[in-house]
Amino acid sequence: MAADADADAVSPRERYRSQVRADIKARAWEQIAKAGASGLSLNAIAKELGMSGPALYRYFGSRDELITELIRDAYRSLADTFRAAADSGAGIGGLAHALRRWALDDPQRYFLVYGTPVPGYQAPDDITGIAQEIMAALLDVCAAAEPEAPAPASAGFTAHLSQHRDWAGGHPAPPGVLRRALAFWTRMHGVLSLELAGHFTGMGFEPDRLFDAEVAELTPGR
Amino acid sequence: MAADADADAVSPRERYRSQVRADIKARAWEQIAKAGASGLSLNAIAKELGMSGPALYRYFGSRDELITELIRDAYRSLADTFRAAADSGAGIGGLAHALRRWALDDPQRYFLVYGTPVPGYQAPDDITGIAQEIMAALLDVCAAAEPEAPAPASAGFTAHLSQHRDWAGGHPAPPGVLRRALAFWTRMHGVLSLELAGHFTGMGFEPDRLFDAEVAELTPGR
DNA sequence: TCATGTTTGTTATAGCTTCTAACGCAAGCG
DNA sequence: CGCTTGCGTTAGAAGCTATAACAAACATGA
Repeated sequence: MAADADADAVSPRERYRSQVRADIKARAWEQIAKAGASGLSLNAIAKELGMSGPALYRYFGSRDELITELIRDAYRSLADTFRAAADSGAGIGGLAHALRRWALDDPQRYFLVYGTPVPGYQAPDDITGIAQEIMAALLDVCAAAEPEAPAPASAGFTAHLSQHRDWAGGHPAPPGVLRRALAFWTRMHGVLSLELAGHFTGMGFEPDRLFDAEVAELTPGR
Repeated sequence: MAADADADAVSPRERYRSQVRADIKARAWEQIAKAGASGLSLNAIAKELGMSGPALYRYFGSRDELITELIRDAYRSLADTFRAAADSGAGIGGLAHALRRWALDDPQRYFLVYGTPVPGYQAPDDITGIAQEIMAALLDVCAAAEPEAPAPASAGFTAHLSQHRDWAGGHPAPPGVLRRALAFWTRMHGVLSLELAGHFTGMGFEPDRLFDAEVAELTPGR
C-alpha cells in the first residue's frame, strides 16, 4: 500500500530498480503485518518474488537497512496524514481520529513507529526530522484550537515547558498549547497502543468509546 | 533479579533443576535488557552457563516457552508491586510512582508486558489471570481515593461503563471509579512507554515532570 | 557496430540460529 | 546393589543473514 516514493526514476534501469525495491517493500509490509517485524525474512521475500536468496542484497544492503526504510516510510506516512489533517482545518478531535484511522489501518506500522525499541538501534537523522514534522503539525492544530486555560493541576509543568521548548522548533505557541500537544500525544498513544496490542479484548467495553472519551477530555471547551 | 519462584523443591534433583532454571532465566533477563526480546539466544545462554547447546532444552521446551515464562514473571512482578502499593494505603499518586519505578527498573521487562505484540502469539490463561490481579489492585486504589465527579466531557463513556463492567471482575466500584482506573492505565502507559522508548530524549523538558503533571491531572482533588 | 564497463542475477559457502535424535553417564530410589 | 530416571553430550537437519566469486544481460562510448 502506497510507498511509491522511488517512482521518479528516469533511465529504464533505475525505473526497474525502483520497481523491484517497491515490490520487496510491499512483500515486507505483508510479512510484518502477519508476523511482526521480528518475523521478517529476506529469504522468504526473495522466494516470493521468484529470485533466489542473495539477489535481494543488490537492493537493500542488509535486513536492518530494509527495516529502517520501512520505519522511515511509516514516519513519512504518519507525517503526511497529520499534515493533511492540519491543513484541512481539522481540530484536535479530527486529528485524533485521523491518527486512529491511520493506526487501525496497519497496527504493525504504528508499532514500527511507537512500539518496543531495540536497545542498540539508533534511527537515522532524517527520521528524527520527520518526527519533528509530526510534532509541528500537532502544534499547528493545537494552536488553532480555541485557547483555554491549562488545567490548574499541571500549571507547574506548563511553566517548566515555557523554559524548555526546544522541541517545538521555534513554533510560536504559548506554553499552554505545548502542554496540550504533549497531552494529546501521550494520551492518544496510551489508549491507542493498548487497543492495538489487544489489551482491551475481552474487557467488555467498546474501545472507540474510550478513545472518544479521552479525546473529549482533551478538548473540554466543546 | 528476583524470580526464585521455583525454590520450593524437595528432592535434590528437583532442587538442582529449579536452580538451573533460575540461572537460565537470569541470563535471559540480562540478554533481554541488552538486546531486547528478539535478541535472546538460547545458544548463547547455554554457552554462558558452561553447557553446550541443546542441554538447555531439558529445562525449557522451546524459545517461546522460555519467553512466555519471562512474560509471566514480568506480569507477576507488576501484580505484586501493585498489590503491595495498594495494601500499603498508597493513593493514586503513590501507585503511579510505584509503576514508574517498576518500569524504569527494567524497561524491557515493561515492554514484555505492554510492548509490541507478536501477531500470532496468544498468552496462556494464567497470564490473563495475573492481568486481572493488576486491574483489581488498580481498582482498589481508585475506589479508596476520595470520590469525585467524573469530568463532564466523558460522562457518556462513564455511563457506557456502568453497563460494561465485566472486566472489573465483580469489583463493587461505581462507574466513575472504573473510568478513573481506565484513565490511569491508558495515560500512565502513554507517557511512560514514550519515555522508556526514548521518544522524549533530546526534547529538552524533564520526563518525570511530565509524568507528575499527568498524575496531577488524574487526581485533581488534591 | 563493436567493445567496454556496469548492473543484476546465480551458486557456493561461512557462520549463526532453533530444535530433534541418539547415545553415554551419573545420580537417586526401591 | 541394581534399575530407572534424568542430564549432558555430539551429530545433524532446516532455517536464517551475509559474503564471495562468477555468468549473463544490459547500456553506453568509440
